[in-house]
Amino acid sequence: MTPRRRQELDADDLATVLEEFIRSFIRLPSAERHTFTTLSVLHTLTHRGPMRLTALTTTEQITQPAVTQLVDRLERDGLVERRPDPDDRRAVLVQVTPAGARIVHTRRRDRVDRLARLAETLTPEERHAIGAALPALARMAALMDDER
Amino acid sequence: MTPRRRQELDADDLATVLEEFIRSFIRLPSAERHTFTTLSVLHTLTHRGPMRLTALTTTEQITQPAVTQLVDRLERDGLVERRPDPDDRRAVLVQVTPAGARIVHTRRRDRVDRLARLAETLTPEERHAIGAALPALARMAALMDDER
DNA sequence: CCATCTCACATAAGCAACTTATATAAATCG
DNA sequence: CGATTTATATAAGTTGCTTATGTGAGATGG
Repeated sequence: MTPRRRQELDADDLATVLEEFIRSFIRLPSAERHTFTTLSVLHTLTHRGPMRLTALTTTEQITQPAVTQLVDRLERDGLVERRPDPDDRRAVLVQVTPAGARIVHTRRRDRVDRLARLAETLTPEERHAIGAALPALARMAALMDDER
Repeated sequence: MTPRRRQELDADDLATVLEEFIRSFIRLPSAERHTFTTLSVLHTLTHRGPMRLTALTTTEQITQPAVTQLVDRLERDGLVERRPDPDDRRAVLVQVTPAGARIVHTRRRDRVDRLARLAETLTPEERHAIGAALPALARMAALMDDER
């Protein structure tokens, strides 16, 4: 791709870059065999704390029975736990176990290591440019998430 | 004159930002119901041109029978075409049809629109910072892809 | 050349993870 | 308190992957 020389942000170029990263990230070979949805649920629970099943259906964009079954599998494998909601006896709170959190953290460390290693091959100017853009990118990602 | 700020790139922050974008991007509701692998194959074929089935197994990280079956479905739906390889009568070249390319382009336009809309809510400084980082990010993504 | 090995793809059978439809039990509401 | 809504579970079917194996074309060594 050839980014245009211009001060304003070109959404087209940004989309291209993000797509490349996404494809590379997702295809990263991981030792543990988990589906994307599984990893996403573990990630969500790790970062947001215990949640209801119904809350997960909206964050993960899958149906409620799919979440029930997914949590069944995760619970069977010792990665999450079901806990009664003290405020509502219909509801269940899903919570990651230390084993589940370890998977999330391991994957993350792999990614960070990989990125850090790649960053070393960049020029100082390139590293600086990316570093300077991170707060703005973070804000943009947060806005994107809020839209749903 | 201003001394160059040697602001190092924090791989941890970069990983966080990328993860957020990935999750938001992937969960974007798309009118057409296609799996991630399907979209990825269409994307690859659109950008790289006709490819062999075996070449797709490596880019998509799925087994050869899975590619055969996926191409069967895509061909049935008119999104790709099988074509004999003139140089090797064992081989098949898979090629996107206009209908397949349209799906890729529509999805891309949705993403670009969404990013452009979000960018409008950023400050000019933030937009500038992201724009300035794009070439470096693109190079990084390319390096990442080469590693496989 | 020709037997054999390798390569590119297809087929078969099984399984995992999703879907829609429906059931159950608790909470809310008029 | 009966009716409705809400949170989750269960059932049955479908999809898209997996491993194992088959088939025909290209490469290779005696």
